Parts: sequence; C-alpha cells; structure tokens
Amino acid sequence: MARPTPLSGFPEWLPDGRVVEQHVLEVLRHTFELHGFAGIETRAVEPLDQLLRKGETSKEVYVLRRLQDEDGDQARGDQRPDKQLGLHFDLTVPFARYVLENAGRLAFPFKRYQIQKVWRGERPQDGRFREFVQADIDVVGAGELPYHYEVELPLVMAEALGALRDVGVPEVRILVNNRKVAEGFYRGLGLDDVEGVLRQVDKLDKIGPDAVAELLQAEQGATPEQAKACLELAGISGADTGVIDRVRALAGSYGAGTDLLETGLAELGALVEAAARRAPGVVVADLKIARGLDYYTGSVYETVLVGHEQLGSICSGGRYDTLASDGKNTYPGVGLSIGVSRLVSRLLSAGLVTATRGVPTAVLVAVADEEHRAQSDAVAAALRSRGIPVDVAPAAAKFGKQIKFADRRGIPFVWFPGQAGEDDVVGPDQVKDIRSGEQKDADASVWTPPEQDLRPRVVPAGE
RNA sequence: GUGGCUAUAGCUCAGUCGGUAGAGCGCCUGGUUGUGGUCCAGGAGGUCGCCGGUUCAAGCCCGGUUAGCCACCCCA
Repeated sequence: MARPTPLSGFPEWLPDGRVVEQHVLEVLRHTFELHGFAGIETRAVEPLDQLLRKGETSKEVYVLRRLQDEDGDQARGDQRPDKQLGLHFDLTVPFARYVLENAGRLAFPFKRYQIQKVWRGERPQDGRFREFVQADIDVVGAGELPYHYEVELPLVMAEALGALRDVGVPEVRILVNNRKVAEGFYRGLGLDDVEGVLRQVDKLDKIGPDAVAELLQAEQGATPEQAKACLELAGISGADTGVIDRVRALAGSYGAGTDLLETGLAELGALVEAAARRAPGVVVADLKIARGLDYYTGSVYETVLVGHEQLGSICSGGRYDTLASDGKNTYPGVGLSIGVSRLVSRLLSAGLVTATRGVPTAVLVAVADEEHRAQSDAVAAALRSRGIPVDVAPAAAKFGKQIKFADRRGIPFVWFPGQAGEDDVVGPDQVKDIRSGEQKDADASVWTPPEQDLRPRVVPAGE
C-alpha cells in the first residue's frame, strides 16, 4: 500500500504536540471545575432535523449512513430527517437537546462543561478544521436566567485562558456586544432586517467601511444616512462605560433611541463595568461584533489571541433565550466555546508553546547484554514502583547507541546497571544525565529524578 | 459551494533552452574494539501526485484528474 497522505481538516498531532494539547485540556477542565461546572459528554450524533434547526440550514453536517443499507432502506429511512443521523456540528445544540431530555433530573440553574470533538463539512484552512475539539461552558436556567451570568461566563473563560499564559499562550482579548443594542439601534433607525444588517456589518474588518456601506444600501435597502449610522455604531469600542454614553449619544443624534436599545446598553454597561474590575484589560466592548448564529438574543462574545487576530475567534458564544424549548418550558442559557484545535494548532505552528519531550519516560535503563536484561528489568520495576516512568533499552546495542536512543526521545536520564569487573565484583549502578553528561552512582530503590524531569512539561518555546 | 496557486528523497526546497535526478537537514555505517552530541569519510533512500497527449526525447510543454495550500462564504 502506498504511503497515505494526511486528510486535510482532520488534524493529528505528533506525541509532543499531544502533550501540549492535553495540558491545555487539563487547565481548561480544572478552571471550569473551580467555578462549579459539572462535566458531561453527549453522544456524537443527533437526529438530522435537530441539527438543521431554524436558520442553521447552511450548516454542513456530516450525515451517517451504514454501508450495508440497501437502496430500499435509504428510500424508507435515510431520507426522513427525523430518522437520519448526523455528527454534531457544535456542542450547544446537543446540550439544548440534553437539557430538554433530562430537565426533570437536572437542578437549575444548571452549569456544565463539555469537551468533545465536533465535525463540520467545510473547506479546511489554516486554523479551520472539519474535525476539531471544542471546550464549552454553559449555564441554563428554567424559565429565566439572571443577567449576571452573562457577565460571569466570559470572565471564567478569561481566567481559563489566562491560566495558560505561563506556558506561552498569548494574551487574549474578549470582544463583547449585545444583540439588544444592535437590534434596538437598527430598528430605531428604521432598518428592520436586523439579521441582514448584522451580516453586512460583520464584514467590516475584511472589506472596509465603504464596501459595507454599499452593501447595506444595495442588499438591505438602507439610505446613505442609515448606512452611515450603522458604520458609526460599528466604529465604537472601548473597555469602559464611556462606550455606553457614546452609543446613546449616537442614537440620540439620529433619533434612534428605543427601549430595547436602553435595555441592551444597561446590560452591556454592567458587563463592561464588572469586567474592568475583575479582569482588567481583557474584555472590550466592540459594537461591530455581530456573530452569525441567529439564536443569540443578548450578549455575544468573540475572543482573539493578541498578535494573532487573523486566526479569527478562538472562543465565542452568547446568550440564547429559546434554544432549549419544548413548547411549554423554555430554558434560556448563556455559554461560550473554546476552539481547542484552532488554539493548539496555532500554538504549535507558530512555535509559541513546546513540550519538554514527547514520551513520558524519565529514565532509560541500558542493557549490557541480553543475558543481563533481567537485571535491567529489575531496575525498571524498582523505579516504576515509586512512580518514575521508565523504559528499558530495546536492544543490547553499544552504549553509545542506547544513549542516542534516549537522546532522540528527550529522555533525560540513562541508567547503567552495575557490571562485574575482572575480579567478579559487581560494581554499583550508575545514572547519567545526558544533557550535562554528569554520571554518578545510584540506587534504584531510593534515587529520584528532579521534580521538573519526572514528567514531560509544557513550556514557552525558546526556553 | 466559488476563485487563485502548488505538487520532485523522511523534511525544506533547487532543477537552466525539453536531453534518463540534485542540495541542505535527517537517517545508516565506520573513524571511536561497549558512553551519544562536534568533526571527518562513506552509504542507503525518488513510479518527479495520477492518467493521457505532443515530441527522436517530458520533472519541464498541453489536456484531464486527484490531493494540498490560500482567499471568499461561514465559523472555533
């Protein structure tokens, strides 16, 4: 068989990259649990009609089909959306389904974290995958959900990402907006296609203000005056409550003030104020943040890595009021999702973060000759019994080759079992630190490597 | 789904006017007779993505195809 080529969009890390990814996952999980989020996992598949809910028909869902299915079966079963299965596209929609399914057994407000792979049938690119890991936190309430959770959730994410700073992850900036502000402002202007306007405004960074103004007039039927107002709103950003005053003044100058706008401004102001106190410099109000997903109804969030803005958002989310609803009860929620694969791929490709080694092994026990392999195995067992990860040399090659074996894997220590001299007296075991070359007598029942060498560590690259 | 670019050794890439394939790094062996890394010498490794066409002759030109990358769309 010819050597297989990698499948684009389905990332696979080498062992040292996996060490980095697992560290990221551990830090996220630890932070989520510190804040009281319970971990859950949902199945990988959902009925297709669940995945293609209103406004999400453009999503490119991978559909499941059994090879054994015959044409007749497909005609009967696979074509019915309520029977067909698709791989989940994100973790929010499956979570909403899970909440409805288990509503009677959950305690509300329910806080959960969920770290799983998701699949999207889109064209892959740098930082864009068809199979990737998301790490979500959400809070849902029964019937209602206090606004303060919209303040707290992004701050949990800020803390989680901040906890990765010491391994080389860049600073993050969480950009926030509020759907009520945008909707209130646009409706106050007389623009009723709020979705359409948001979609055009979202392109601002890529195509520039002039092109957006043209699109607003051509596609959304805005007047030049209305388009100008939309662009002025999108131009407002800042990390303090001054932005609220500026939006209010802008709306006033266009006679676009509405109750909805005022509600949104109060919420956005509260978020900015709390964030400035609890995570100074991280959260920035940015009135051009739109978000494509239509189920958001309040706060919306996007997160960029400072210096890597072109990568796009690595952590997004928002408030949704009707995602989980069975007709009788609704469970409003707010949540954010970290794109773990997008983050990790950049950490590795940009050489920001590195693992000290790709194998767990701290010590390689050399084998003098195959007759003495049992002696080496005994040393390994003694070290392992005290929690030290050990490997035994695969062959009784020349010691130079055995040292090289360790060196290529980043194993810091090579252990030489004592050998009998000419007088048949067995000498002491020795352990060599192959980085410094230092070698000294050692006893496998008591010797311990330095703490920082015991396991692979994740560190800023270049250290 | 649309558009552009690319495809040669394990990796990064060169390859002139069309004349049967190159470098660096990595790997293996030896120098060093059982303690690596440096250095020196030697060696292995290629269906030039695939199919077809033009030509005496194609890695190179033409057509197709597949895959990858980038941009758009959308998004983590």
